Amino acid sequence: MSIFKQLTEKMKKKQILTKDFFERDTKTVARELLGKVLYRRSGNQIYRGIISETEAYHGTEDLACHCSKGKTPRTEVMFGEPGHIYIYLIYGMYQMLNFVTMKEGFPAAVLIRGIKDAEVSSDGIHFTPLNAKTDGPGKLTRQLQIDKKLNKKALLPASGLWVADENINIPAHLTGTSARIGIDYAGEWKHKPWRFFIKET
DNA sequence: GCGACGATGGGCT
DNA sequence: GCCCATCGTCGCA
Repeated sequence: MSIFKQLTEKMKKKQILTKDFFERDTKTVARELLGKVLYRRSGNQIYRGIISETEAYHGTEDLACHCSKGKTPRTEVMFGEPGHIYIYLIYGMYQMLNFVTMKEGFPAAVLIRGIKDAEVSSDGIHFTPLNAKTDGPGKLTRQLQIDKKLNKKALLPASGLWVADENINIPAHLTGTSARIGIDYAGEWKHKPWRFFIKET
């Protein structure tokens, strides 16, 4: 079976996450993304990794969220449709990957901070193994060749980036929360436990 | 093992 | 002109 037929089957079985998954509270989406499978197709390569660390950025009141500055050319995608991709450049060299959440008009997104290598699945698709560390937001985008060309696109196989639910259940006792990283400027918002991660075992 | 720091460019004041 | 949702390297223990 061709990879395109397989992906169509996955869409039918709702294994590929679409708008309704992302059109919910940002913290809920961030927590439930743990264990979901991130796919990246670049040329004839397909990368696959289990999402292991996320952060929620929610609304204009959240001083850590870029959208607290209002609607600008950079942030307008966060005001748009859930399930779309928000990518921006930080420190002049790192691309950060986010998924837009909440219904259209409410600005929010989940930052993907880490993915883990997954075993090659038995369904016949050839996956390019992750051969470098992907345990940081800048490292994973560099490894998966994710850049601003994907900004504002939908999370779909046709875009080259999508997320699948492969029934990998991460029990609550294997997850943790903490304050978000690198936002000391955000006043009281820096303390919100809006970072979610799978604990190392 | 760990803290300090420089690289590097777009967005916003 | 200043501020970053980071990372690799360096110096010192």
